[in-house]
Amino acid sequence: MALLGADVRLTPHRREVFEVLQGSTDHPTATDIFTRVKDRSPSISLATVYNCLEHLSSAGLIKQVHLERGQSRYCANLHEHVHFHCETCGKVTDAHPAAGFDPAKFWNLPAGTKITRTELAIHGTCASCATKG
Amino acid sequence: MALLGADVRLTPHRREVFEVLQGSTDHPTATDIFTRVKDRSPSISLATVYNCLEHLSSAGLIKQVHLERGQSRYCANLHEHVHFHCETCGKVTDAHPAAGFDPAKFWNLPAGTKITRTELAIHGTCASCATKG
DNA sequence: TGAACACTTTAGAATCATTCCAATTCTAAT
DNA sequence: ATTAGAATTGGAATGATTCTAAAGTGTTCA
Repeated sequence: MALLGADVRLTPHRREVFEVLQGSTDHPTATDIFTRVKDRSPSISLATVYNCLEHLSSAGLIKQVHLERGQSRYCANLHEHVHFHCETCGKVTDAHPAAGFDPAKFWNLPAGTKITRTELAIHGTCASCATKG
Repeated sequence: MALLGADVRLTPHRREVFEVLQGSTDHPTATDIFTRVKDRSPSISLATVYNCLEHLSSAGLIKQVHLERGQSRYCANLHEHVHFHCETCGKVTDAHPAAGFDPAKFWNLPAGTKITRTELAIHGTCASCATKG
């Protein structure tokens, strides 16, 4: 399977990791994914999960997300989107653009800079936590 | 010293950590800061540097930045800005807005969501690395 | 078919960043 | 000066991730 120039041989483990991530909307961490994949393939090791995530993300099939100190999270949503992180309950949700929009245009980057990707993280309180508080 | 609602007693160590960070434009990590502060105060410990950074950032005097897996970086630039991260040389530079811009307006967040801060990271190749490559 | 080779997977060890802890020192206000 | 609360320390502990060496799984093609 090829995408964005890089190849990944889609071994059973890699496929499972990918499928588990595609079936998750909560931006799981590597250990979350490990736990979920283990239900189907009890023999898989955490090292393999890391390895699979590494290969899948360098092939562009998934994305790594870094929102806070601690564990990386992963995301199989390849559409243009940003991440909303609730500082109260910790949940991370995707938000999609209201209109086609290139954030890079709004910032003065030095001439000659090449952009490969942008990551926008919005931190705050989600509607549900805001109501309770 | 008070700002944004929180207080910090500005002890000598905290002041030094803050000054070192203010004098740095390279978004140093905690150990980078530890090394630099050690030149002036050889007895300071890494735990104290972490402690100072924690207090300074919860008081709103500095910001933590999470761009990639691994160490957190810190930044004393409180003006509205985004971070450009060169994937080739690893340098992180600030970019300031071309025009007043509220990223939150462009994304469909659920009604009732409260935003406390946004962090935009732009990854790519800096002009200097792009020329060499 | 099967020898050779490359890639994948594994468990556990190692590393690295960060946090915790208990003891000590400092500061500010009685 | 005394005392309480906060700051600082070094080292231990934790947690996430990466490394390593060995074993497994194909795949190629003579």
